Amino acid sequence: MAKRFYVTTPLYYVNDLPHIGHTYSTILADILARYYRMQGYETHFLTGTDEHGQKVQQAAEKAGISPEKHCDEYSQRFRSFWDELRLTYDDFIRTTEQRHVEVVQKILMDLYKKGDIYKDRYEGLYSVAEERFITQKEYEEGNFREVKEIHEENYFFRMSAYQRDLMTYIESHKEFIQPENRRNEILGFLQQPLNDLCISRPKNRLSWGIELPFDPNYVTYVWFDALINYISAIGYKTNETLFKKWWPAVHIIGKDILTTHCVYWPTMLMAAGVSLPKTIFAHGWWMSEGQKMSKSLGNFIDIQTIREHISRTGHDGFRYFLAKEGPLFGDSDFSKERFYQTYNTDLANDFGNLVNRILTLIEKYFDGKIPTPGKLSDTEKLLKQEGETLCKNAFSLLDRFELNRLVFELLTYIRSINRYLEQKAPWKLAKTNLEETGTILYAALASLQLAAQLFEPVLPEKMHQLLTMLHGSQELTRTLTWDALKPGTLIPKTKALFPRIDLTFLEETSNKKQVKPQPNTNQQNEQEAIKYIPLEDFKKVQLKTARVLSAENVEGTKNLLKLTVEVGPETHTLVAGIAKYYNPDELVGKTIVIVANLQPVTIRGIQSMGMLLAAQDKDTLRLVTIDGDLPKSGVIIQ
RNA sequence: GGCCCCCUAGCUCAGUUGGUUAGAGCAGCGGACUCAUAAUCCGUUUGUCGUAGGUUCGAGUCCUACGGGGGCUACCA
Repeated sequence: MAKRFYVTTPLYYVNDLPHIGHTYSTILADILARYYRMQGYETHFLTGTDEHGQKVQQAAEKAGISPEKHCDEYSQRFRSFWDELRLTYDDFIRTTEQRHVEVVQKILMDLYKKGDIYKDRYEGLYSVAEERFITQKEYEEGNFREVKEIHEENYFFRMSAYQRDLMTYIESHKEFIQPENRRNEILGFLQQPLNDLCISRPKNRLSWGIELPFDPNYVTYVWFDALINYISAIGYKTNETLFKKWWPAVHIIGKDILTTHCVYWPTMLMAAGVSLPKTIFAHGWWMSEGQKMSKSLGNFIDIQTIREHISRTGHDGFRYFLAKEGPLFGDSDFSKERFYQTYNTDLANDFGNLVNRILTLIEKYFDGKIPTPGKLSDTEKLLKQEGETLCKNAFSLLDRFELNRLVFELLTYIRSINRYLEQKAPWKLAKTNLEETGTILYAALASLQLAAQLFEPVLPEKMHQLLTMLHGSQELTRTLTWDALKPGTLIPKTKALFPRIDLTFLEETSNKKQVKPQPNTNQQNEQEAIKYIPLEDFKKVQLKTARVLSAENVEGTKNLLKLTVEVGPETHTLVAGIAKYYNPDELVGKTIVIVANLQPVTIRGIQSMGMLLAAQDKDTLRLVTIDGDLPKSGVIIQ
């Protein structure tokens, strides 16, 4: 069977500004692709942009241009940045391309005919200000204005029908969702019954999308658009040979889009009768200077910041740090200090200096020509063996996505070579025994070139440069063997491979920063601020008395009661999680205290128009009532 | 509320199915060396392995409770 590797990045939303998160996913895919190519795999590396939706439509309108033009421009920002970073993607797909639209529509039609897509009434929270539906959670976070419930007809994908099969699949395929903690998360998520997925929007609200092939009044909404790129790009339904060649994929994603990729996408594929991806690997996030990245904190790592780092360390220096410290299994921190320090210690001191010292010795004692090795002693054999073991282990580490471990092992090998030189001290030996000196330098150089080959996917530019040098600028053949170098080859003299960086500029910038409050003290300030709130904040909360008119259990729940309360002239419905502590009957007639101006929420399909106050301590809960009687309800509490 | 993960040297982390004196890298300190990008090499840290119990001949490694941090999820409002 042919060895093939198909790797994808997420499709980046055109309206986003590319930052270190996008860059990490893409560089990670690039490194993997390069390693697999090196192993002789035929490799296909896909990335691209997701271009439909409300935000794009709005942004284009605002700019007074067509959405097409807007997308062209913004998509290019991603593409040209990947080119600037010299990433080796094989294909860049845009969801507005005909090749994609065609496939999306075919799949929609297939599933519609099959009965997996049906029309139903949709109820949801809609933010008029944002012009989009929001989730319950987003609503609770309270960042959206003019929220109202909307009822409209929409199309749904029968996702629930595939829940059981998906669970079985995940349980029997350990490599399907990685790392394991993400897999557990999804299995946990699937413990709850799955809802069907709303996949359409009426055109009168959203026109910038792919039209449903069976109803021209609607377009499809994110899932059936963006996710399908992974198969539309390789010819699903249009070029079956190509599709069979590449599918199934390894999807590299960030943890923020875990559910869509591990639940929505696989069920969609199941419905379409397509085998599931080989692996979905969800990496973590980059923190910045110990904090979550945010524009207001000023620690956001955007394109400009990345360029600035690269201008000092080169592309490879940047890639090295991402590979070594990247958030594969958890989150990682990108601190400037650590970044430059790692560059200096690992690349400049250990690696770059090693190259330099070997080449200087060869130049000095062998006129710059690779010496011919004599008989290898045990020390050389050991060094050789260490390199060969590394070759063997490298790829199995990659199969488990342990890139940072691999980088560490490679660096360990570089250190071994340094230690070897120290032990043998060829600069001393050269005065008495030139032949053995030659053997030593050859051994050091042989080990170095092997390490360079294994490092090449992470450090493509510098390693190419180094290997070319070691081959006397002849055409490179990478054999991944220890004794790949030809004795007698003249090595051209060059500048330092990884020049050491003077770190004084870091002190300057950090001194400036200390003037501003540090993030930590910021947090403390916030905490102190919470201890006391201004009166005006409290006045925003409208507390009122309310008389319970009726109460009943919410069907199918253990903890919820639906209360109808009289608040002055009005009657409100509330849902409260107090069924464990109160029977419905004992509540009727009681006067309680409610927060009357809380944003309504829908719980179990019932709209709750307020929150009642209660005191809870462990297993006891008592309602807040008032002392004595008031003639009426709905009294404002001051 | 439920579920999951984490808490090991100043920092970042390894520690396989429980087994002799708990490790690596970085930083710090001391030394060696001079081929080298003030580099490299060697040596160096008396760590209550979050806390308290328990199982065991024996626990960082298993169990329970608690504390702290993170994540997912819900019928918290």
